[in-house]
Amino acid sequence: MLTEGSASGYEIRKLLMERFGHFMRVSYGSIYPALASLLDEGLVECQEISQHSRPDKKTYHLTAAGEQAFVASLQQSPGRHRVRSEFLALLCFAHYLPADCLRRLLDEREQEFREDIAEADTWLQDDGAKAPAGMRFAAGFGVALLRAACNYIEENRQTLTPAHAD
Amino acid sequence: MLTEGSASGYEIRKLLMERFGHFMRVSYGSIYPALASLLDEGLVECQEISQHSRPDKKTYHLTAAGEQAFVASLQQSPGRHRVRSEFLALLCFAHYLPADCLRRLLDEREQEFREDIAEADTWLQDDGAKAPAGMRFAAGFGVALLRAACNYIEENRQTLTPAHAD
DNA sequence: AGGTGCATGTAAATAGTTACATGATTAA
DNA sequence: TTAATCATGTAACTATTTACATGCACCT
Repeated sequence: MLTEGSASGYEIRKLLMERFGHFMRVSYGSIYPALASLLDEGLVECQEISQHSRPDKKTYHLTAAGEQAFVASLQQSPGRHRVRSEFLALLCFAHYLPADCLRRLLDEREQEFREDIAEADTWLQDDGAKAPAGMRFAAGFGVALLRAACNYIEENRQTLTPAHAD
Repeated sequence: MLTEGSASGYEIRKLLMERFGHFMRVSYGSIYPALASLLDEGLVECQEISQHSRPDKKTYHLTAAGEQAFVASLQQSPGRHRVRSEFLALLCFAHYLPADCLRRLLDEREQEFREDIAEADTWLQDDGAKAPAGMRFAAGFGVALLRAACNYIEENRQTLTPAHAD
């Protein structure tokens, strides 16, 4: 997050959840300790800003060494992509679930997917225009998968809840 | 895994990786301790089978209480579906990566996806025919997303590596 | 009056992996 | 002969979340 400018721990989380939320999540419990250790290693520097009636805001920015380390770590990363889905695990045992429970599960998931699509589409049209190509690619990738998921659910849900009463 | 019959820790992992591998992973380091605690709670029972020139094989099966607990936990699960992708994170910073590195990243991922598709398709045609509808649904869901991912990569890779030399 | 956003951080708990330890059998 | 498969398990480590602790400002 710091490659695009300086930010506080709080802002880092906000940015990360907004842009990368659908494929990457972090909590404050990992951000603050991470910033502290990056500071120790000299990969970031910190400016404290006093604020009226709030805790001091600590704005972090990358050092030259920090940016180098970041680029190096990018190249080393295996770039894994993994899905962890209790949703699909649950569906594997659909025959153990009552029909209404199953229907709710599918509806909730589809709705969530559609919300994520809407959010990503909004970003692509607004901020996305100025963002690097890679960011648009990643957002578009997410949207493509989410759409495929929604289509699949709509086209195949009758195989799970066949001939249900209206 | 035990809902379909008894199995050893080793077999449980094998089954799980084969059928659920694309959305759920486990290592022996979590299976064996889990089986031990399920045994303590009376949710599974165990039969030891002596084997020539191998460690004894311990075959576990669900008790009635175990099956009840399983069904109850299914209904309580929020059924989350989450993606964790270093691949997409990396692509967000594509402008920091040399072109060949980027191309390799995309190729590797696409190839992996295609292998997963082939594997799931094979399962759907062979064992899938006899499996419960939910299992087929989950496998089909995985395939649909993987296909969408491959299509997206093919259709959009030129936005990341434009006009590259052959 | 109550919820959300801003803002920092720690401690405990939970989850999960990796490496180790052991070793025979079987297929390429 | 090399690797994979079968087979169990523990210990150390890494990662990550959740809950706690604190508290003002702003909007409805």
